[in-house]
Amino acid sequence: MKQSQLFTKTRREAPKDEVSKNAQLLIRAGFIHKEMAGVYSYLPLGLRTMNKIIGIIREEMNSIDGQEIHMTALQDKKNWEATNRWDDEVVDNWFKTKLKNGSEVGLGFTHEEPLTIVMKDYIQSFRDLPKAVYQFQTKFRNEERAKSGIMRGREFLMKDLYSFNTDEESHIKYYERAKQAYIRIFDRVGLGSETYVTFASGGSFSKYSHEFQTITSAGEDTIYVHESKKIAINKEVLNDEVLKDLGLSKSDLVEKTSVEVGNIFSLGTRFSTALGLNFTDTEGKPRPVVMGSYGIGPGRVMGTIAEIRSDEKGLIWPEAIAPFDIHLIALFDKDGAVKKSADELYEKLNKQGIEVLYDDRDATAGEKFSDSDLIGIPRRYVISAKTLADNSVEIKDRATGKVEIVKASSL
RNA sequence: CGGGGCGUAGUAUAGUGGUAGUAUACACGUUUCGGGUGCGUGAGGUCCGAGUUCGAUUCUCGGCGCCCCGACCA
Repeated sequence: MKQSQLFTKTRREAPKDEVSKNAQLLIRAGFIHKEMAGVYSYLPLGLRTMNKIIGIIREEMNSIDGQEIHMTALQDKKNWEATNRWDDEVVDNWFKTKLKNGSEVGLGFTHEEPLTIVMKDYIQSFRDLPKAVYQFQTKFRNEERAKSGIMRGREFLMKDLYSFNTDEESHIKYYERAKQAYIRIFDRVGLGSETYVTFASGGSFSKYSHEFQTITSAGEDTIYVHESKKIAINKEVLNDEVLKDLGLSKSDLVEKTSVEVGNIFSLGTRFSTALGLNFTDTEGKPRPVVMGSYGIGPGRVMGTIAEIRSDEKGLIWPEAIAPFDIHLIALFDKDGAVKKSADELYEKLNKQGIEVLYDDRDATAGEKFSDSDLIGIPRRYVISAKTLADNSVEIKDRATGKVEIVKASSL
């Protein structure tokens, strides 16, 4: 991609009404656009990063036998009345609207109910189980107060996977596989070292659920971390019994502020019973399906990375999710030799399948460098009259600032 | 949902009851060419409505919107 053609450009200052670091940086760098409070559009750079995060999640969900679908945002109220989640007194962040014929519909804030209804058409026997189904879906939550940039929006993308098993035992096995997949996801997107499997409230069907909490001051949760075991306990459930369960002592725990980037939850038979998702077991008797739900917000992941992988100059993307692999910067000279050489290198890298953002703009060196720092592509290749003199390319690592000079012919 | 603050060009900011200023971004010219180069020219603005007033961007009220603190967050 030639930067001269790129839709979006950087700006020096963030809008004054944007306080969170993630939104400030992402807006300045041209990744996102704010539509209204808590509602953001993703522009080319932001969408590239988002799609890479989605790609990683998709691979890991497929690796645990997840099958991708795509459901609807519009929701039939009767499905939610069956589980007592339609009433505004019970769920206070619905977006509801009406069809022309007057019937009420909602914009989904999660998808347990509609998916359970779908599954009823395809699960009748123990032979039809287990199943795991997931989607990337826009969720709508009418938050009282949107804040923290893209980390807590009113409309946001969510990967939600739901598992369907015959019994508790097979469910637990699957749940554990999902947990391991989640750990791999956060490792791969570059949040592994700050992300803790966190014990949290389990609801009526299991003692605990697990949250994936990433340490950052931008978060809203408080957790107690056990560094060496790499686990944590959400403040909401911290008590003597929990400590005993986990074999931990309060003195080994450190209080941290964190953001919930993912969570996995055993649902038991709450939804299958309420909505009638039963199967016939080996003895010919009907039994409710045992379910679990597993969520990750790709946008929240992106916002979290923007928060903790950035410095005063801008963003610093981990390689796996950077919008481009290489930022090629040409510092043009008068006779056009640098441009010719940079054009050639750009073509060469493209042919190798490397994703390159090529700054071919007629701009000063300082401007290009500043923009490059702000956008945060991991590696910067610089070509100038200076490097041309000895047929080299200067390579600078965005994260470490380390510079090396390599022969152009070796690339 | 309780409390507080704020709406002036694309962005960031001054200022005023009487022709709205600066920076940046933008266009043109020129200059410069390894860390947002300098100069010149140009275009671009008072959230909406009502009230007070000879006159409102300024004061009052309402609306809309944004932000912060708290509560909430399945």
